[in-house]
Amino acid sequence: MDGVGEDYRRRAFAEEPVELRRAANELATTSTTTLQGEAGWCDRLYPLQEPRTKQDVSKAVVVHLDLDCFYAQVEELLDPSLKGKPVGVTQKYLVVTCNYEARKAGITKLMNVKEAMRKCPSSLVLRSGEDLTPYRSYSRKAEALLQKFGPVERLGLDEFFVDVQALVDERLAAGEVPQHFRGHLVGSGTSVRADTRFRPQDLRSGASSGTLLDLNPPVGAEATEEERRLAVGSVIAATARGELQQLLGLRASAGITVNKLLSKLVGGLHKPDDQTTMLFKDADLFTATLPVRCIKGVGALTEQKFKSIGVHTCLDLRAKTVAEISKSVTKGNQELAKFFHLCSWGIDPSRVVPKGPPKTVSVEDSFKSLEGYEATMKVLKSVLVPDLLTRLREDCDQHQRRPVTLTVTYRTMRMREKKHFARKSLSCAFPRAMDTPEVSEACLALLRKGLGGEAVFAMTLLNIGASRFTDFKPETGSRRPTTSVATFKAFDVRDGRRIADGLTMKRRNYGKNPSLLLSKQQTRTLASTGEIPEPAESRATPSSLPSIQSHFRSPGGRPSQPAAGRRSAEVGLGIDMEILKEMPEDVQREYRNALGSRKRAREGQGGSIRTFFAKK
DNA sequence: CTGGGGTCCT
DNA sequence: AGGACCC
Repeated sequence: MDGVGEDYRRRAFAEEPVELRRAANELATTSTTTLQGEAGWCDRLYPLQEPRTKQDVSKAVVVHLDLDCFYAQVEELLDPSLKGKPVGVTQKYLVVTCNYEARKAGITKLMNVKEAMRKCPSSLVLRSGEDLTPYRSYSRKAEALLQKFGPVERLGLDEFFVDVQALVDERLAAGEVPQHFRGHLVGSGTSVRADTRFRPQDLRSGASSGTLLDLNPPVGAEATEEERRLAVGSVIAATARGELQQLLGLRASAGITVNKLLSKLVGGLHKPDDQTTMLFKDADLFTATLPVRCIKGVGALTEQKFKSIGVHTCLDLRAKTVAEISKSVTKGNQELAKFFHLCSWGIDPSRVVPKGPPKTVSVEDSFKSLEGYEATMKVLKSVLVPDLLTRLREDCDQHQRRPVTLTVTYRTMRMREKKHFARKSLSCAFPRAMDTPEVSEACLALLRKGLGGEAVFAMTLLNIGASRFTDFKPETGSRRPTTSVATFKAFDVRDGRRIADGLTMKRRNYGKNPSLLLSKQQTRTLASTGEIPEPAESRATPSSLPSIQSHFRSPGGRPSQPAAGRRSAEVGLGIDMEILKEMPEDVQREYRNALGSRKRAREGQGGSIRTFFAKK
């Protein structure tokens, strides 16, 4: 059993190196390269002169799935009238993602709202994506759907690795070898370029040399085992993408290779709504010209360190020894150095590891300026704490656990001046009574401690999180665990109204919640026939799509609304209007403006957000 | 005018 | 508790 908190790299090297070590020994004996000193086995494994073109662990077949411009797709599902229009999803001043119509106009991910509106002055429709609830919901459904193809590892809300090796073995044993690869196959000798404008990990298929990528190439009679395995993998990926589309209305791109690194990289070659396969023999040339930034775990800082020793591309990296990398780049972490070194040949020994339930649950909001304890407390009480408790209630229903630790993280204007990303965090025991007053008070106590005597301050960011979960013990005597009483107080609903002091709420059985899992009908049909049970249109409309919120009615009986409606009606994101009235003028204005612009945006007057920004 | 989340390591 | 990294 894999320890959840264990580092995948360490695990990979600790548990899976048998084949690699055998390969290392084999190569070490045949290599013409002189072995030097105490260099690790990795140094001998892939000498620059003799890059390996086969991987002994290549029985693996890994599919990487990436939901195309995910937030924008979900917005289109919530509001089908958006289809065909350029759509941008905003968080504060940023367009965090946009659909492909918007990209045609030159809008990119993480572009400033102002700039986006300049690029696309008339037709751009903006939607607020600050509330991640609908995205979480779709993401979980996608993950649930993918489970049947093999173990799934999620990366963020929109990316999944699926280990389909067992399924491939099954189909090969049954003699099911397709006549063609589905989608594209990276041709021999193809090199690619990284998208250096934004994320070097994002590759484009503007092949600068070598053969172009083939579409649906045949699987010959004399195909190698790897070709047959990956051909089956490409069929599985196509099926998975088809089901995401048909059952959830989500388009995805996929990469199919022998490991996570390569699958993710080739998956970006044909986007959106398409897939790419690559044989390991082509990984050598494929990775050679890529910037080291393409390797997972190499961020801005590590990239700079690599540059300082003259390493820009994977080819440069191959020429270094693990000892050098360990000394100059990874602060003596040899395992990590080895990992980077292997990756420079397209070899990634890490496995697909399902991550299990989240280890932290947190909510945050950022502000231009939130001054003083009073305003801070009101935001906590009316927005952040109720939101966190709502999330924790769902979490408890799904995982029968409660948090042990409460953490408050914040940033003030003063910290921002020094270092933009600087944050301060403090934790304490999570209050036993999981209600808004208790948790808010605990947050405030932490803030006072963190701020010391500082009486005048301006928050620019507030985050509260729950972590270190422990098994939740239902009250004894309850014969039906699914209706046992939770420690959540009933007045902790999003609108912050105190309904019934001390009254407790019944837990719901999330195992039957269709917003989190495929319906039984869907699962049955999928499992038995592999047929598509229902067209996406009948299922993915806002009215027929149950949101998580619809299962948490307010105890006062106010019916919850579909996601789209909820998000406009309760904006201010659950702010109680009476509490809002007590807030400082500028804070009131900020929330009212946000409320107004979102409401108008939901009503189809997307341009209204302009007035919000124009005023500021 | 740089989101709102997450993971893991030190 | 903070930092680097991921989306």
